[in-house]
Amino acid sequence: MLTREEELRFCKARRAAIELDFQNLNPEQRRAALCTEGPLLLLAGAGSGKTTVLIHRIANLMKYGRGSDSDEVPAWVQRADLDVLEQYVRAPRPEQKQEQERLCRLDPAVPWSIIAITFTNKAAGELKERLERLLGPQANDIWASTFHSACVRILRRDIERLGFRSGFTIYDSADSERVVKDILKEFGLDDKTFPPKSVLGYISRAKDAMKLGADYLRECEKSGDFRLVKIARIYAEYERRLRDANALDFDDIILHTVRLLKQFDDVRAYYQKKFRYVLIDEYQDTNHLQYQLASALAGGYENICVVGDDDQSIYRFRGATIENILSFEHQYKGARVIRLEQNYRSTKNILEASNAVIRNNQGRKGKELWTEHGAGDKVMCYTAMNEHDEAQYVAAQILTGFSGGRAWKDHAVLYRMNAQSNQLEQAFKRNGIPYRIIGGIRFFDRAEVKDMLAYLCVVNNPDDDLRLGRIINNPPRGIGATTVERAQTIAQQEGRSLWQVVSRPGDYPELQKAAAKLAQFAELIGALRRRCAELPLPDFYEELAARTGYAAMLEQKNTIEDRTRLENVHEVLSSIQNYLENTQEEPSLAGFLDEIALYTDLDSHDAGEDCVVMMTMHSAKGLEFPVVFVVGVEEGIFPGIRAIGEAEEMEEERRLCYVAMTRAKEKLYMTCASQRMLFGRTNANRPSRFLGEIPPEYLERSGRSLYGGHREEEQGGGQTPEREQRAFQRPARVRRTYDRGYSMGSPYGGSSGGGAAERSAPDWKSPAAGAAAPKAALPGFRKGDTVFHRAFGKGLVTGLTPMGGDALIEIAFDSVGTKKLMLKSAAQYMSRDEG
DNA sequence: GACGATGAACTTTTT
DNA sequence: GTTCATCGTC
Repeated sequence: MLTREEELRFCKARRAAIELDFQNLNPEQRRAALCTEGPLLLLAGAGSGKTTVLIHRIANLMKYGRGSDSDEVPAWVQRADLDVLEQYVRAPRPEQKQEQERLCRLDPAVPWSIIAITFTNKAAGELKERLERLLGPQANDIWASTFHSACVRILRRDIERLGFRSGFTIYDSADSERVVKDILKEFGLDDKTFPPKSVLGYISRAKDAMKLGADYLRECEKSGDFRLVKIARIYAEYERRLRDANALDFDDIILHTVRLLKQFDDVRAYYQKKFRYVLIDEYQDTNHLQYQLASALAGGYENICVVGDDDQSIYRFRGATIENILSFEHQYKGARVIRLEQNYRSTKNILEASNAVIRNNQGRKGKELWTEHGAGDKVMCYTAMNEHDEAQYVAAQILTGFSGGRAWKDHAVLYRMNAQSNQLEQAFKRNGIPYRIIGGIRFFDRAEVKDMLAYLCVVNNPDDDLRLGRIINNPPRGIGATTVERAQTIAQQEGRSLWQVVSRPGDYPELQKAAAKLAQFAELIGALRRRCAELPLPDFYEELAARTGYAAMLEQKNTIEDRTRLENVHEVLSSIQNYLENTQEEPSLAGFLDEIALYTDLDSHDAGEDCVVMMTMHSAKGLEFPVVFVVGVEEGIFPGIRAIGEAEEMEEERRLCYVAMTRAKEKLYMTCASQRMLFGRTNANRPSRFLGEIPPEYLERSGRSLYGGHREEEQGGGQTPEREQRAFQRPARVRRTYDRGYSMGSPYGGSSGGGAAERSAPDWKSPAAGAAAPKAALPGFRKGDTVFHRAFGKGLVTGLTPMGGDALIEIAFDSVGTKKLMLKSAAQYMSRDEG
């Protein structure tokens, strides 16, 4: 028996001994890895090594359990053990390692009691791989996966309780959109008044608030907004159709998992008992539903560790709420918070420039990254004449880098939207630079691939009306649109799935004409389903491609495009093989389809390939490159037009800017063009305000702007430091002035009297700086007014932002949704609606 | 049922 | 500017 004092000594020595295992971590990282019990918030800045921490934390859990974070001493510990351990801490000897581990272990966690959730498959894959490298094959039993795949796994087990069958299908966004379009058609609604995407947005938000169709309808009826009621009806019908098709969309996957956990005590108890440790990565990107999921899973032991960076929250648009991270300490009383602020990625100049930009945001947890790295090169800021010049500049810099000894893959080009990639692509082609675009059209989105997958989906789940409709006459087999429509109507009336009708055409006189063809088709699917059960997946796929006549159809046509298509059809086979090689579960068609459904293009990025990588800034999160180009850094593009005048959106754009900048390890270029053609329109955009937020001492400007010419180069270095000092030390003030400053048309927020800034970025579009109209002078409309617009009808003014002598008025119209209009031009069509 | 022509939309970002 | 979708015709 140890005395109390000896017990404390033992715990101290135990912790110290465990710490010796994690000498490669810095003190904060180590603290995080050793903090195993209770809620933990890990604020991990960009490049601070959070994945490393996550991995070591898991390693610690599995090796020592609670050992590093407990004052409990096992009953079997003797005085002699204490001596051994204390001696080990003073002077560790390798031959004592085993004994030390035995003494330090306290309830080591079994792999399957740990769940680590990330957002992308890529992140999950990387986590798994690094865990396996550190822990060996037992790492395979750790649940390291995305939210969606973890949920699918849970649902496959128990979804029957919610009235779905376990072989459910996953609908991607394109599928969802198709369903909504079909519903609009059936309801006789116009898809301009009810844009499917926007309707899906409402549905998604309703789901995020855990409202099912019926709940939402009731709520909308109460609101009296007839447009919302219609949307709610669409939602209800959407829900019904997916249920009939035994299908789940992306949101459903999470929603139903949460419902399952909430409604069924035994299910919840099972997982709460199973998952002793819950880790959530990128917590700043979780939405309300995911938050619910996390708390439900962690509800047993409350050993929840969330990792995130409020400054890198860039998915607000899809419901992510930064609140989750900001209020974590509030939710879990006694939560510990650890900040990782040392950056191991970037040079000082890059880091300071990024810090300066993000400092302009409010509502932050507050965090300043620092680095031991040297200053490095300044951030290069190039003003191009146009997008063509911009692309050429990027290409030229990459060529220089390449001849200077850098690999192609050391370079990444980041843009705000995919549409910007075109010019760059051409410039790369011209200059013989190998490149790869991440994002855009996915392999699995190609029509022929979707067709083949649709066949597989139907084999897996014939009630999948959507996919059945896609392939029933593809390749053509004489089942025309009229027949399909008739069958759909019958299905609707009888409350059956399309398949149930089509597979028994004899029962319905309306289908008589096509009965033979339908029967033949049904027999084909039936036969395929039987074969699927008999054959290994790859063999089955080949048989499917042959028996459906799909491959033959392409072979016959034999144009160049069709050859590529045929190749793609065959390429699906490699995906199947790839799945078979990598899956840890019993391989199955359903499993393969799950994986495809949750696959993104980002996952296909092969870091080994020596190519320049091009992608959106969003896709770049979590990645790093020695040289990064951020292109199109212009007002209206980045920040995007939708963010201008919207404080919250603007902060999100700024976070995106921060994410983009912090991808760079050694060299960061930011480019803008004084003129740019985008979507067939030429615009003169001012340089982004974000550029103005970078103190000049970190910048090196160059360019051949049509307007600024050479002056810019002088400006960069020649500016007096006072302004920067102010901007530096008093972020609050900077913020206030930039909001106002911007609306006055000053591109570089901050002192409107700072002449240098004004000169360096000419104000092409707006009236002279300082000409902002005072609010009172705005003609006649106020927030809250009901207005009548000649074209859009009745609406409610929901926002009014003064902007360079004019104002941006935001109106929620009853029939066409919310629109933003420039007041001066809109006013002539509008009147106040007094009735 | 296939093909061509014209028109319209679409430009965030992703599981 | 591009691509998709729809319509009309053969």
